[in-house]
Amino acid sequence: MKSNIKDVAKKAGVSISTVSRVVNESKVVRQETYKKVMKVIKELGYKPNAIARSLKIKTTKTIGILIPDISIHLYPEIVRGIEDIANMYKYNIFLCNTDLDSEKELQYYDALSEKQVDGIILISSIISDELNNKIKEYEIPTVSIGSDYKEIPSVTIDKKRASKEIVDYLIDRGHNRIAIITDTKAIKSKSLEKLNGYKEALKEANIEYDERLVISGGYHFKDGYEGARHLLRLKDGPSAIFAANDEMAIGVVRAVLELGLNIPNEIAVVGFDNIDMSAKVFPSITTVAQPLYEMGAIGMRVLTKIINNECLETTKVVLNYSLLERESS
Amino acid sequence: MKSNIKDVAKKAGVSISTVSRVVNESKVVRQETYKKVMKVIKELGYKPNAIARSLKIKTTKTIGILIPDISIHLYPEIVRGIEDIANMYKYNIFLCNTDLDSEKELQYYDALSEKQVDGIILISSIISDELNNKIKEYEIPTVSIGSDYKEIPSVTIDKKRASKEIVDYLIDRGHNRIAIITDTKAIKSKSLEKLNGYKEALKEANIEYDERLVISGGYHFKDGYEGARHLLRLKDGPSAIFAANDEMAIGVVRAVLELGLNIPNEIAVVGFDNIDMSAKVFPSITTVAQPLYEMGAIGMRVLTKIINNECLETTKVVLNYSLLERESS
DNA sequence: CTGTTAGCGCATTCAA
DNA sequence: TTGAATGCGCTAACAG
Repeated sequence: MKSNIKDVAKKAGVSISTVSRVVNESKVVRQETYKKVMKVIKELGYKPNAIARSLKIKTTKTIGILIPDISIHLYPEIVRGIEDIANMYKYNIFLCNTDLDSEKELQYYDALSEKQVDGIILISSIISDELNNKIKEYEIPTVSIGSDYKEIPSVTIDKKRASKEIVDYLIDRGHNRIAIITDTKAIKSKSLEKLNGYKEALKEANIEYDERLVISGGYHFKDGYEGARHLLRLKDGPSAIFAANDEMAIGVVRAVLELGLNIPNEIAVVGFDNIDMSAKVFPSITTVAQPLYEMGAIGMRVLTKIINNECLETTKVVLNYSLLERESS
Repeated sequence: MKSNIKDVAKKAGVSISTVSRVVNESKVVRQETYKKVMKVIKELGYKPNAIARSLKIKTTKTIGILIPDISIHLYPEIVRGIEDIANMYKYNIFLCNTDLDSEKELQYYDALSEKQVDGIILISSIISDELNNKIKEYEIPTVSIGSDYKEIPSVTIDKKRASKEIVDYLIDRGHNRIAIITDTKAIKSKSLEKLNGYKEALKEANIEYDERLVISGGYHFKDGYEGARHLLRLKDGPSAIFAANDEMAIGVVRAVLELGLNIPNEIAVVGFDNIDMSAKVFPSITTVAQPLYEMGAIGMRVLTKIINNECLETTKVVLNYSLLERESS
């Protein structure tokens, strides 16, 4: 049977406060008593009840993380970064998949709040106004990773600049028919930033913006695959294709190879994100590396600081990305 | 400020028991009082404190999951399956990465126990004797996914049979120099099962077992890549390579393509697991599909049954796999 | 250095 | 149908 602090106290012939002191490594306990109590703890296999403890001290050493879908590449690495730091600080993490459904986001936010988490990390969340209100109202320390919204602390990269840079790179390599596959209908999403970076690069290079080279897809492999097939059927099609993420880029590669074209000689392909597979496939994908693990780790660090009321230099961390030139371009 | 049950009671002019009854949808409350209390709850934005509740009712609606590393392909899908079912039953999940380090496994198991989780799911755990003892001692409902150990309830697939089948398939296609890349040093791990399936298939087909065609790697891309490079340098090398997982298979593919060989004509490649990328890369990988999502979902279902003391037909669920023939063979 | 006591916020038994 | 009282297991004054 599970024993509690009382059982230990009785068996050790001390009060429960002494047991509590021993468990919490209070320095005031006499060596002798400490040992005596410890012995009983071992014998009984006593484990303190964290729930009871939390109720008393009003902190749970638990944080929640809201993520669109853990089975989408890119997120697991961020989560791993979070978890490593969380573990270091003795936090456990609740994982919640929202499928980018605001209803679910709100629901989970409530559930986490009821479970008294010490903090919450939002990953690539849409952050509806309603959610933002909750965040303010509940006063649970919250940080957003990968997307930015009003005064919520965040860690991101400058996607627009990164996109411009990778398009610049293609232009430098002599391409002037450059297609982009991204989600142009996104409202306040990152994909719009990518499209803007693309446009800016063309403008600066005096390349005419051609709507036929802009494919509005989703985010998945098949969007890249189908987008590329469409582009490759065009009369004066592109010589380079920029897919807004690596999974789509891999779809593009497949489409190109199926048509028997050579990469990068006939068609260059670049992606975004640097998911692990982008280095492993053949040809490997030139891409913008987001420091995924670091984004998670830093996000968690920021969160601990907020939780502990430490002051931070900035609540808006913008990390560096890097351009990885590989076989596909 | 966060309000509690007392605040609500006072403002509504009722006792805390009545508020509690309202919150827990007890049928005995008069309509009128119910509405009155509800109104105050809304006004105050009252959210019940799940920690206090848990302390009282001794269940937390929380489960823990121990996983080697969420950033390894294959695991996120299992986790997603777990989470969907967990969510359905109103459970939240603690995610813990163990890196297959038994020390960490034990640590996390303790932490989860202290946090009073209602159940624990082990994914591809080694399950040391020590851990097994803890599992027995703590009496926390526990199920293992992807690996099997003594009397612990589990959901798995028959890896040995699956391996035999995929090797049979290669033999049927006329291959008789078949290499395998797997972790032969594994003690009680799944890789040994795979090796055994491989051996059995050869034996049945009267193909001599050639140690030079057995590469002991780890589990990662580079193990597949390097293993294949080694194999392809052999005088009488293989005409087909069986990699014990898809990530390694993708490494094999890269090595083969780099050497300018044709897949599947000169070298056939098969993998194991059916991670999503195995269908997306070019050429796509022939593989054994483990029903990852289902394994998670079913594992969670089994767990809820154990938690609720419902009887289950069997504590050892063995799921079907399927052979997916694709471009690499 | 140690023990007594008072809650933390809630569910629940027992009376009313 | 409702309320008063008790205790879940623990921490933290406070007193000794």
